[in-house]
Amino acid sequence: MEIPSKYNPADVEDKWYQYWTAHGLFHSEPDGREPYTVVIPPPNVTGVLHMGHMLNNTIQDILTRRARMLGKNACWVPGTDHASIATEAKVVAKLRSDGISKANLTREQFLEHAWDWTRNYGGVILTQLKKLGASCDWQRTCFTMDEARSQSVIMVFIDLYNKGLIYRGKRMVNWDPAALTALSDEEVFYREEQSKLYYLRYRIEGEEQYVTIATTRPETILGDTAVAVNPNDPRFTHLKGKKVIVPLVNRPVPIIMDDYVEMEFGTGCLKVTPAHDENDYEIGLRHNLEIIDIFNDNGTMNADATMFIGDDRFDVRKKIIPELERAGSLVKIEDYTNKVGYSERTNTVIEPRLSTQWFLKMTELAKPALENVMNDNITFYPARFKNIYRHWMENIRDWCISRQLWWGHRIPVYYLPDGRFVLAQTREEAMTLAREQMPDITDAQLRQDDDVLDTWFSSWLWPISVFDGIRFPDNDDIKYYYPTNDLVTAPDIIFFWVARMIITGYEYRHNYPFKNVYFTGIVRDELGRKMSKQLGNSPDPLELIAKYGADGVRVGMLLCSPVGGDLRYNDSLPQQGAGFATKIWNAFRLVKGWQVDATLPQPEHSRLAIEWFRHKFGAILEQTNVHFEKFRISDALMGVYIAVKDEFSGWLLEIVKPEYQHPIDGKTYSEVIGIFDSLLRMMHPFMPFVTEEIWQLLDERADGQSIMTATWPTARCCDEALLAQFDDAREAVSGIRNVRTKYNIANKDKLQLFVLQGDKGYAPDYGSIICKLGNLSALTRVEKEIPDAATFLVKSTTFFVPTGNFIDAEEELEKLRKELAYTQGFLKSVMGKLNNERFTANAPEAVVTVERAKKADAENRIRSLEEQIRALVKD
RNA sequence: GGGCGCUUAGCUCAGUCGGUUCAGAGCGGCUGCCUUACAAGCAGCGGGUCGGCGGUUCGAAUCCGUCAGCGCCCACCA
Repeated sequence: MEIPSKYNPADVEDKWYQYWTAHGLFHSEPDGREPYTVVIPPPNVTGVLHMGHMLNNTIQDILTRRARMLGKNACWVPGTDHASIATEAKVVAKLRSDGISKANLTREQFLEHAWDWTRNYGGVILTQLKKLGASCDWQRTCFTMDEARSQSVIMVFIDLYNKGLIYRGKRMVNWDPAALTALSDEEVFYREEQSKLYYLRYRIEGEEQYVTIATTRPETILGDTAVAVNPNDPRFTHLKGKKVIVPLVNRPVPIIMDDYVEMEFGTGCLKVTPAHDENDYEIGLRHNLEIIDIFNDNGTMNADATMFIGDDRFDVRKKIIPELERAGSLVKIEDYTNKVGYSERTNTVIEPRLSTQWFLKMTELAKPALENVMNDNITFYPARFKNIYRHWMENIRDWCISRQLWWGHRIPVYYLPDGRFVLAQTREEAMTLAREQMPDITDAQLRQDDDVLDTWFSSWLWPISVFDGIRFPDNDDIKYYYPTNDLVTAPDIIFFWVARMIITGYEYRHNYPFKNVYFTGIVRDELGRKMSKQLGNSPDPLELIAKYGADGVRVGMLLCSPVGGDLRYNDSLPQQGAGFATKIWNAFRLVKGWQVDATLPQPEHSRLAIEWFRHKFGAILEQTNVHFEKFRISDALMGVYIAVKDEFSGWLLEIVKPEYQHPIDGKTYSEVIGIFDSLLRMMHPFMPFVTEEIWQLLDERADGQSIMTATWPTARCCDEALLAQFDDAREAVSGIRNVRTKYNIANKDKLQLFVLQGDKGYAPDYGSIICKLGNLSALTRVEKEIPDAATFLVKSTTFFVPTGNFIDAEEELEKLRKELAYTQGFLKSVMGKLNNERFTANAPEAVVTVERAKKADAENRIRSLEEQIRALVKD
């Protein structure tokens, strides 16, 4: 078999991905095994893969692949989200670029375009995930707007309505004047801005007195229906019962007293515009104020404004100032910093607006969801997100679930001509129900609600709906796969998605939707900026995969991503990952290149090294398993990285490697192959492709066999003492190498080594290994020190390497004296503790014993150093 | 305004129960090697008063207080 000298990921990755899918290795069906379930956070159907997806899905794949190897029935369900508002915005933009206006289309025509778009671009992202190696069960791919998911959403809406949790009401909502839809509170983000605070005076009716108010939004005075002051404010008690005249429109409005007004802010007088501010609305309700809505839904002024009709709100803000000045109402303008709400989607300023929407009462629903996170029935990694979650859940507000869009699940409410309505799964059903109330109703008279549901109203069902557990609560899939095990997601959707899935989990399955939630960090660029399309600072994941291989990119992403911590990405990371793949490949080439001679006996050093490695591997594997349990995936990877790069390649292979063009004994060979196999299995979840390629070449494999379904290695308990002794041997080897470096002794020149054994620091058993790696001609134990030799120390054992004439006595002497001084100082500090009665009296016995041992060691060392110095000085 | 978190080597980060596995890892840097698997390599070496200051303790990166800087979440001061 010809093994390529270079590993080229592009040559093998697609091949194995096809192999895995062709043999159905990602597919899961319920069986007798323990299930392991992950549902993907469904990316937007029209999205493309970005670095955040790469990180997130790499972690999910690692967890899934490992679970599969642990013998669990692993099922990772993929899918996409219809992303109502985002997709609709994209389709609108696309139509506009084709010269088509949404306003000129019927709902049906528009949806036709949207579905076309979805069919054309939808799922691209799933193809991209395949490049990454994602072992999703593609047969189970779901879409939040496919038939089963849509029906589930409608059923849940009807159910919650019937439970009295969904209601329709006219409320102050966040209005997006660009998308022309209401938004939930979570879809609004606040940005600090430099703006102006305008001081305006209102004349008191029938007097030549004025009150001055302060506002950041002078254009809204056109909708003012009161001026409010604090009832406890002595400055304004005389105004009680009077009216003021709103400037420009000359409308008399009452002066009202309300606790809401802060006496310290501005002038202590507040203009009240109930239609365009949530607090003003509340005040309006308390005082039964008139509500004048002055805006059209796109943010322009309507007829009720009486002025600037048709102008945009921000233009009006500029235009109204000179008008106010002319009217003598402008007192002053101050610079002011405040926070302005923006639509997360369209990036336009949100307009608080009174409108009729559908809401979901959250308080009761949230209770079990809060409790079961706080008591760790659902465990958050890292735990600090519990606090954030708790705060939100404890202050949860009703959820505005209706959107004035077309792309989404249409609200299943059907209105009769008289305003009554029925809820139904289908139009036919609705007709039947409607006839019960109005026997002669015609189909044309029954009108379905025009609005669609918030996207998250479908994704909050995801862990249930992908197994069709809403429609068929007793089906085999949902019973087997639910609850799922781990959810891997970004913290920015903790409220949008995670919290709400937990709510539906308890509401519809009486159990949590997932046991663990792993929050990834945010991928940033080298400057610490969030990667974003606008900044153009995000590399194209597919280009990275093409350049470094999927394995390289996966490893690169993980090497620096602590749980919940942000990661700074740069190209050296996948480079390192790709380098690691190459390292593994080269180790494989070495092993596979050996000639095997079955008649050769196994050398002592090989036998010892393999025994040692088994223990080392066990220790690392155990540690890796612990890391996995704590979701410390980066640490788990680092363990594997060290195991392969340092322990296996750097030490084991160097020891067992036969001399050039010499054959290796059969026993060592087969044992090394076995070890390699274990290492590959341990690496596989991180680097699925290169491990599969090598695993297939390492031994004869039947068609359909895959490392994917091989078993995760098991750790034998390891002998700590043995590992410690081997470390001493390694230190001795390092000591010899140091001597070589220091005295410029070539590697091929054999050296002699003498050992003056102390009570620690030398394991005679490993002499054969020291000989091999140190390239020694002899290793001799002695009873006293060897003159004219370089020395080094491992614990209390001294090693001597005769170096002939290479020694520089002066330099050596200086070094010894330096060490002597250091050790004496150390001894002094130890003695300080031991002579301190409070220490010996209060510290635990074990600690005192340790200090005593330190003292003895230091004294020994000082004696030894003094002798060496004497010997040198004598010369 | 409230809450949470962070600050350890040039960079990214570990550091559990306060004490010999406490000052660590990877990357980078420096030096020397093209030593026959691998220069995507090997060998070796530096590098941090653990953000500042106090306190508790026989003993503090670790516990407490405080100050500074950074980040995140939430919140109706116009």
